[in-house]
Amino acid sequence: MTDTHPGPALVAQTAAEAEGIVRSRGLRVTAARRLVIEALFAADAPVTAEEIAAGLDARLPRSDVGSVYRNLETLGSIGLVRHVHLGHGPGLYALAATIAAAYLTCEGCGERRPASMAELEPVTDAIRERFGYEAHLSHFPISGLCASCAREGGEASR
Amino acid sequence: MTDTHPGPALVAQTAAEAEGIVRSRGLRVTAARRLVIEALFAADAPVTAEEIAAGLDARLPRSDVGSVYRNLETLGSIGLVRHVHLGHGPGLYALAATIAAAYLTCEGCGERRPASMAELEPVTDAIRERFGYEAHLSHFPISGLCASCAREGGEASR
DNA sequence: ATACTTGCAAATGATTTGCCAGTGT
DNA sequence: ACACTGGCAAATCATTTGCAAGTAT
Repeated sequence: MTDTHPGPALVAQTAAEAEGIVRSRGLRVTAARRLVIEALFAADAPVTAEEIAAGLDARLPRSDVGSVYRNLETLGSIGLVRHVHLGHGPGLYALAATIAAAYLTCEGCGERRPASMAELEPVTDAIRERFGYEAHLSHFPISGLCASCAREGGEASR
Repeated sequence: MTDTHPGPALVAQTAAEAEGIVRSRGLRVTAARRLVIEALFAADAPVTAEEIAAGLDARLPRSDVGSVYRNLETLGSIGLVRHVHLGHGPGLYALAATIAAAYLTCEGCGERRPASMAELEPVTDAIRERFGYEAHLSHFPISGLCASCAREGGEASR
């Protein structure tokens, strides 16, 4: 699982930098692994393992999802990658350096709004005060209704 | 899916009451269905479909998980049951009347702490103010570290 | 040369679905 | 009677794993 890993999240800014980190851990930079890393750098939002695998086929004919999962897991174990579960579908993967601190998902329109740690402060503060929990809102979504869908819902139920 | 359903959650307080609601919807009260309902009333926390099925075997020899899933889905469609995903494992089901408004799960000790809507108010208020979202924290957990695990973690990383 | 990796296939876990016999109402 | 349900098996979806061949270092 790419879940929790030791050490802090790594902030690689380029694929080359990420590859250096991979090598520095004694891991190898193979064609398949490089392409997974590049796919993650190319994505501007979390993606599924299947999506990454689909993109690979063009440049690496014999690749398979199993290896993609294995690579995501490996990259996760060294803190380069994280994954989230934003709904009932498959898990979504992204670089630890670019993934949001949390995602708000709208049950109405499906909007997926990333939130920074700074923006979340009032929320995590409220949770800390009320429950004594140090909340990590990064793995599961903050689900609900966005402003406009909440408005519609309010009208509809009147 | 037992996800979202029309109408408000139903607040059946007894199995007999729940059965009445089932009948009032034109649905039938069969042995298998009754046992699922009773299992949910007997549980004091959300349970998996497998757990319910396992409990059934004693009183209904030929039951199977498939039917349990179908019943949970049916009962969910009329607002009697809801389910949550509190981690990477299977979904957990409970009566809409007794399920918590949210669950805080500790990544350290695994504690699963239910929270009422009233307790959550400062949290949902903060989310509304900051993001304009009407948060429904009931389907996914508020994951993090409970007070004591946060303390330990803090010491360890010093 | 050696250990890490891959492709491929089969296994697993969770949940869904097709079918037809069975049974509440 | 008639439509809703149940049991059973097979299908699906996401993810993991065993294994032998391939390859980065």
